[in-house]
Amino acid sequence: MKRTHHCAQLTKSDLNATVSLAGWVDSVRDHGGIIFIDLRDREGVTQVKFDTNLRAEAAQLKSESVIGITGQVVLRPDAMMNKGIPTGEIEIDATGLVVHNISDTPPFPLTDAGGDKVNEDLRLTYRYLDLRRPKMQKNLRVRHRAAKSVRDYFDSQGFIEVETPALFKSTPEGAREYLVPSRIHPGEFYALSQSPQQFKQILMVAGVEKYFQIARCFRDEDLRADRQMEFTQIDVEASFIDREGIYALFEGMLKKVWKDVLNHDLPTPFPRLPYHDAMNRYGVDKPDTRFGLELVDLSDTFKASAFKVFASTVASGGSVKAFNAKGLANITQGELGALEDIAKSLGAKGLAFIKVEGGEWRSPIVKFFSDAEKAALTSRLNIEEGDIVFFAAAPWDRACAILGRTRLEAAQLLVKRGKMTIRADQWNFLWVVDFPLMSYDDERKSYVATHHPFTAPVGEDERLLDTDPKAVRGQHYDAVLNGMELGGGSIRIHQPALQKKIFEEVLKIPGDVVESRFGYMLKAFTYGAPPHGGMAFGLDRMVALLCGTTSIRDVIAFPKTQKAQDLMAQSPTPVTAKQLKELHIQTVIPPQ
RNA sequence: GGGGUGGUAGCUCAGUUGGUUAGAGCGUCUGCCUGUCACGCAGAAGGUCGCGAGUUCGAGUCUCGUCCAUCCCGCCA
Repeated sequence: MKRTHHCAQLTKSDLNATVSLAGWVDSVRDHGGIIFIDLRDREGVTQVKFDTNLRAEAAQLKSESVIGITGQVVLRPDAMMNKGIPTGEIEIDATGLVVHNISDTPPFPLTDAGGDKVNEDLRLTYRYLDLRRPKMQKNLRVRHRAAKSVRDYFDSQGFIEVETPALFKSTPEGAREYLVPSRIHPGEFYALSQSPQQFKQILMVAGVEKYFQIARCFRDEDLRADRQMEFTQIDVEASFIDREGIYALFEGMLKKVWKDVLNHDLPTPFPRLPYHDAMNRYGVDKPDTRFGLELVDLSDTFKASAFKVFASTVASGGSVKAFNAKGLANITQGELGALEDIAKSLGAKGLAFIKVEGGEWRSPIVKFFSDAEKAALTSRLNIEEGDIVFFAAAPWDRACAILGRTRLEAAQLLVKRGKMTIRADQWNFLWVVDFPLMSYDDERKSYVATHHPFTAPVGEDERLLDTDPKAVRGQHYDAVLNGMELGGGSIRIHQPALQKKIFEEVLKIPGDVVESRFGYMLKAFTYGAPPHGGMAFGLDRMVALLCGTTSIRDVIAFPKTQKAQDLMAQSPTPVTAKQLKELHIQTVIPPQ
């Protein structure tokens, strides 16, 4: 019985045709003398009617059983048309039934609404059932279409896809890696590639000029809603390109993807925001600009304040910052406590605030403020009835971080109260630029690369490398959408001397270590490395946002849990002694 | 490594101040039903209250520990 149509296809125009359909039993409605079965395949649902000798057999079918049917397309009685689905005007009068498989009762409802409520661990244990849900089927297709759109785009721009090894060598400077023991070389290891970074730069030396790859990458760091141990990035590198060229290239890609997948016209170019401004105004380097609640710097206002906490912070070089969570004065004690806990976890001593209720400023600290200070606050923060203003006084970067998080939490509280809407389909792309090339790591007592050590300094800042490394801006850029970092990249260093200097003199990596880790790269650069730059762009995160979710697990067919386990296949597992012996591995299990 | 939330029937949840036989909706099973599309009606089965210990005359409820899931911090060059 060969399938002639899919289950979202047949309409009035097919009346009287004899057809065959195949799929899963979505529901059985048994009326005794007549049985209706909704037959579902990946395209949709068609109603099948059994009122003949097949009735008894159809009555045995259970939900999710797999069947094939043959029958005639007939019109439903007038009053029985279902306008809700494309096939709602017709039904199939079944004359043949093949039962391919009777299904056990599924452990959870396979509807969109029902399945969304189910504990995710159960969905992951039965991922093959979860993926049957229309919503998950749609997510898989969005991912496919987005990936195809990306490939078509880079192809049209003259880029070629080159595969690079997943088994690379260990580069412990970066993220923690997955190590793979070598059987042939006892005691030696490969590492799963965290990113094709070094290979793609080598490809530039190799004269490829325009490379891209939809590449699987692996990082052994703790998982999050937007981080999996293996993930997919759109990896791009081009020669003879500058930052403007990269911006235009990726704006073009995103424009095409949004058009192909959502039929939405993205406006370009995207706004650009220097890193320092992003921190100062939003308290993060990946601001969600769909709402305001911007941070204001009040260090000047309070530098001579009678309120010692603020004045002394400014005196010691720190900042006093604040933002107005407009309309949130009715925050509950519990919510306020939660905000304070978050602030404290980021190093705040507390979370000072001013509430305006009944025309009064209610606050534990307002008694310390002069009239001039109050007036400055009112005008700079536009304080009105019903508002609550949160303060942070700390070193600049910490004050930014504290209020940056508080701002996001306050926004959620305002959304919960219906006082603010944050639309999942509003697309606030932006480029965050002018990152510092390096930051000082107190633990390691040395500078570390903010992005990675291959990032080129901004030309005019290069002279500061020896005198004031942290003032040097990198030719680095992040693509941010709605508070999520979608990708990052840079123009790279292509002169071996500068690269060696960054490694050894600025980052203080010993020469022999540089030689063993990066020697091949420095050597390659001596044979005519073109100027080049690129970007690594998270496919999972992009697809998640296209699907209206922020969890990449929703757009990865078989994701791991936060404890890095596959609940369906049940990995990881112990291995046999023989396997370990072959790999020259001994395990030491810590006592429980 | 740290903090928050959750774990009660197959699923989603309720369970009061610690007190009789732990409930509801959906699903499942049985029966009836020829126009449903979340079919309907009648009935039934289904519980290691995550696990372990403690307090108590008595624990789903209180305490401690632990496991799992999830969100966040650290971490993610």
